[in-house]
Amino acid sequence: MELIEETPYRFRIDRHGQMRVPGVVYASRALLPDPAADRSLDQVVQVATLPGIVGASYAMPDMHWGYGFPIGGVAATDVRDGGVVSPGGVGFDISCGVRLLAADLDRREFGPVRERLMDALGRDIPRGAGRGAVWTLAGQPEMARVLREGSRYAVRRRGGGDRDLYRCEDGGAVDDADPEQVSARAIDRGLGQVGSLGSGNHFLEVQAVEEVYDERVAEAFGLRRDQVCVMIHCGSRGLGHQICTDHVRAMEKAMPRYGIQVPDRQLACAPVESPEARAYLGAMAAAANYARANRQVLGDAADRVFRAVTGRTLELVYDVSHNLAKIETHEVDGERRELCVHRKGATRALPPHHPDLPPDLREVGQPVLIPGSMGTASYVLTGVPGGGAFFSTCHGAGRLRSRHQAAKSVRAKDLRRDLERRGIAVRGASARGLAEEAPAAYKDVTEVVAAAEGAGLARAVARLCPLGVVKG
DNA sequence: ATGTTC
Repeated sequence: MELIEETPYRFRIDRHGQMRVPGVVYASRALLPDPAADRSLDQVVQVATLPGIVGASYAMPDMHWGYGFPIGGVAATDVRDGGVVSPGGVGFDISCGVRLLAADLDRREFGPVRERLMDALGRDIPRGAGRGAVWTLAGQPEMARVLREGSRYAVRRRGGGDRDLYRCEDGGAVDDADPEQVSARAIDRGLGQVGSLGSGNHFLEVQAVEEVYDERVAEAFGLRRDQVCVMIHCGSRGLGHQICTDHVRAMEKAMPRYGIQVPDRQLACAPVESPEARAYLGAMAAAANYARANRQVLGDAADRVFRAVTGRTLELVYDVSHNLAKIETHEVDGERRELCVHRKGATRALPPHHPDLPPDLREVGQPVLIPGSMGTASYVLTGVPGGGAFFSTCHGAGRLRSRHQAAKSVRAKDLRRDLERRGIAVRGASARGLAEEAPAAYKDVTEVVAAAEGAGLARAVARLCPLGVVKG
């Protein structure tokens, strides 16, 4: 496959075969996937064949292989022109995302309370596969409220304030959730998991603001140098996974009816205006609300720990998903068009003055939260005017080697010792989980962020370094 | 990512 280097941070794959649009990969040459080890560039090409796709099939600098679509993939389809929605363009962890809270605490004050704080977080933050959560829902009726009202219901029932809503994407909940499209099995799996991290690359990290690149924007976000923060990365647990499974199956069955053929069955899809697509989008929105409630409740649990141990509070900086499809209006070829924008391992990045921003962020843009791999830096970026790929950017470091490869080549004991030696406290991580998440299995998040900036997708505001990590 | 193979 031919990659044409348009700029040092933008590569193009010209239309060929069944492609309806070109492929565009925002990456440095060094970050491009190795075709021998990772077939995600082929996935960019295959996504470009989807009915109704507009612009290009995009990939972010942290791209790697995923289910159907690449992780780090962005694809928009025209709702009124036969455009489709594909569950593979969102992924199994629907509305997985990141929540950043800032403590009224300086990094110098963290040292003396480090052990007590980390022990308390280790005790109060549920994690790992299976059950155990901050909030067990009282059956299907209460679940329906979480699915419809998301973080708004979590704040009302479990604690939180106005800022928890206006500083959350979509004000804490999307309106078009349809709990009727969520199967009984999905609900059953989700009942006991609201307020739980899960496993894999999900975590809660205590961090410090190590460097500020833009004082004005950082101040508006609520961040200052040396400030202690808490970053939470998790999603919709078994509920979202089951919704994806259910609706992929339904779309596989429905595709022949719509005369849609795809080059990979993992790209199962249906026209956005079809009953199958409406059902998926309603269930997906419900999972998005569930994921926001999950992160809200975990943030509230961390706030309670901070209050108890330090007497200080946590305040929300922002909460944003990186696995979601949304119906958005964008200008394409000089025309305003209604698009279904799939972001899978890609973060929405609204520029200053975008109408969807809350008033206190209008002048500076949306906080974009980019977790690094375990033990490395994380970044806070902001959206920029004219950002390509429908206002999207990267979502993290991006996996370089499979979980299996990582577990084979890394000794958890060595990794844990290395983290502790660097002053990073570790709580609750299984040996296997630790090895699978070794930084050696990931790209360098600093290079990824540099590529995103170089490509004009976002702008760096601050770098955060880890002080302690709670992992599944 | 995931009651890590209904």
